Amino acid sequence: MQLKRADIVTAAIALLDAEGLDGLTMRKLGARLGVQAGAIYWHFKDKEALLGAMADRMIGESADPPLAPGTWDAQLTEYATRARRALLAHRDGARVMAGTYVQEQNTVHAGEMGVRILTDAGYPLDRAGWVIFSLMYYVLGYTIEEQAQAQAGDWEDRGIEDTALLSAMSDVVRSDPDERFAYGLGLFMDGVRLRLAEALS
Amino acid sequence: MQLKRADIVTAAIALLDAEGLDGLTMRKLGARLGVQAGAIYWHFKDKEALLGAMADRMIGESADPPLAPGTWDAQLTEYATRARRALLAHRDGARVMAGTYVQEQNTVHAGEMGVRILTDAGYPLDRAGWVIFSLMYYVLGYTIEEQAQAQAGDWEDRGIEDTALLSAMSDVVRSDPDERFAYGLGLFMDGVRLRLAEALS
DNA sequence: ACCTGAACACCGTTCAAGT
DNA sequence: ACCTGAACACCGTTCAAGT
Repeated sequence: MQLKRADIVTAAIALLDAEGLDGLTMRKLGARLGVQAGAIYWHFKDKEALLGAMADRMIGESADPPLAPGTWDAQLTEYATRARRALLAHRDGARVMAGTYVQEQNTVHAGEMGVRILTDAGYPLDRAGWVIFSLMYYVLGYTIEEQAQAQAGDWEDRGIEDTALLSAMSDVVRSDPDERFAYGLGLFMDGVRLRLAEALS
Repeated sequence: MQLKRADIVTAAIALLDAEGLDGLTMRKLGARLGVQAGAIYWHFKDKEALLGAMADRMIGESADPPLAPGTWDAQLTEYATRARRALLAHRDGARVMAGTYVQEQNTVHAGEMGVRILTDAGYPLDRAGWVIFSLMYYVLGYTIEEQAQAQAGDWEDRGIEDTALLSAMSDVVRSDPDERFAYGLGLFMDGVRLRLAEALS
């Protein structure tokens, strides 16, 4: 059977899950596909292009089922939550996404979908994109750290003077991830709500 | 003269600026310092530890002068803006920060400083850390993309159906970076403002 | 058109040995 | 304590040659 782009991406994500981003090498990927590493270069310009396709696949996996009808803020919350889940679904998923400037189908469509949630609610078209991008930055940053924490140590014992402030900082990463994600998302949503009310008045 | 950790970090950042993150290798760094690559491993456990120290140095560079007195929201805006500037100041600065789970002095102190801005204004201590982390995720995500855009192509000509939504997406990355950064930051600040008012009432 | 084999030009990291 | 020299075990990428 001949190698297809889609199969390479599937195998690459499986390899990512098994060995992490540092273990994702073209040689190991070739071995999984039963070809030489060089063969992959006939299908992808370079490793970065492959990583871009992997990121786009991950985003695509979170696209269906279509968002349930509802208020714009319920939809946007679900939208952001799905993006987080999509990145958490694969080892180092957030780092893969952050490391590549993705401009592929699923990613673009996901962006358009977000913009539509807002414009349907009456948000100005020329600012809806700004909101969606900002939201994605939050989601990306959050999940990068969430996945990094697994293999990181604690915040204490760093020879830094212990204060109420420091313990407030170290408590952050020990809090419930879902709850904390929702909290930051809520800050954001409040801002969107205010601007929407302004635009509609 | 003997090698000091601080000198290694300084040289590493200079090399980063000159060649980018992909060009930052232990051998080239050694050459800049006039030592073998292996010598660096006496001072840093591995490359990741060095990258962490580099990230911490960058954060440190944005710490002074102390924030001017003023309202909490003016201070927090300045705080976030400085963080962005700190990452933009060095090539691939945001990617360096994102790639390492930094828990060093300057970074911790910067975090504490952010928390203090909020708690001084009356924000609950156990939520101030959540706010500051969320803010940093936004800043990090924003600057990662900002620095990635330099070497990326356009959003058009990808064989995707051209719609008003798509052009809204592609307009985003063409907008004024400072203005768009401030806009997303503003969404966030509104949420903080609302919760602060709640806490004070 | 699609892949192999083999090479090129590198990497990060380790470690005996030197000073 | 701090660094050299040299090796180990890899990398991403290219490209003539095969089918």
